[in-house]
Amino acid sequence: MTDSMHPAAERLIEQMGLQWESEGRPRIAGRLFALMLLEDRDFTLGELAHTLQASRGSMSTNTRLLESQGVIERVAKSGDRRIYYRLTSDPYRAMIESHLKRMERTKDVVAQARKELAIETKKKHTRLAEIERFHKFAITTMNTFLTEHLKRAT
Amino acid sequence: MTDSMHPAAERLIEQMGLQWESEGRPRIAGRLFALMLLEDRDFTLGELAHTLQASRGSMSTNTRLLESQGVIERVAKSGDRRIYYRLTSDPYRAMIESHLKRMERTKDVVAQARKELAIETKKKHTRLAEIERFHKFAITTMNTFLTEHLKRAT
DNA sequence: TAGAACGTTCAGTCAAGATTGAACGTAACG
DNA sequence: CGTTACGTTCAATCTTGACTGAACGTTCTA
Repeated sequence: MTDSMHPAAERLIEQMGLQWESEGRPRIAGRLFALMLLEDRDFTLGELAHTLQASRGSMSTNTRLLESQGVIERVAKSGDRRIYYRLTSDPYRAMIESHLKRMERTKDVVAQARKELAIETKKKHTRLAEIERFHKFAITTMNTFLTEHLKRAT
Repeated sequence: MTDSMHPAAERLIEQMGLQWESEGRPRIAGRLFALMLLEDRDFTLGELAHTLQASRGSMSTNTRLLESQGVIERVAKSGDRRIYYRLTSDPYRAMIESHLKRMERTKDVVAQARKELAIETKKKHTRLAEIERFHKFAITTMNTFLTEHLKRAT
């Protein structure tokens, strides 16, 4: 960002950061994501830190976060000790999948409660069954979405 | 919670709170949601505060939040100054919709950048077009999901 | 009109977690 | 070895936003 960068690019990066933040994810991770989306190439950690004006420590943490979600990956290059980072071939898929996981977790919480409340009033039981049904349907839909998305990507 | 409540119900409420928190939403809002899901009836603000062991101030804030998202609604009863709160008929729909809004916002941010970067390298432009396409597809899918969900609900 | 019960607001407090930066361990290279 | 460039870790700091509780305005009742 210190170096000349198109104002629109900078804006995208900052806005993406804010967007991620508003969704409860680290701001820097969002900026990282936007940067790598724009510049479709490999970055070293130091380069990322310099470009985004943030500490190497933070870069280390956030690249690890994005890597653990399958959004970016590390690349080694022979004759170069540095680690390179780049977007995976389908970062969106990774993001949807982590969403799926959270939804499944919620579904499980509800399912557990429903099982334990089986002896309670029929009403409560039905209520919980409805939520479960909703979650199951949502999860199925997201899976279908992923499949379709993959088809389109080719 | 002070009063006798099934342990499984308490657990559901607390876990839902944690789940919401991990998704960047207020914990109390999640607990509120779970409580109203379990007890399918109308609550006054004081009752909610007492049951969840939280301040009335917090209840006021969080009921407003949930109301703004269409998850709960206020009900007036003649001969009773108090305001009652209850889940809307389809709280899930509301939650998906607020998700949709955020996604649309992200899409717009990208679209804006793409427009302004039109003169830049073809590569960047294409990259951004891809993300936009992904978002549009996701938004469409979610809309379809909502429609299907409504059908099933009847 | 006074008093009580209610919901809202807001200044203050607190906690979570993001970010920094220095210290550290490691690998490459002379 | 000694030095340099790198990524990681972790204690300290900073920021954000949730939450509280007291003060307030309003409505109802007597």
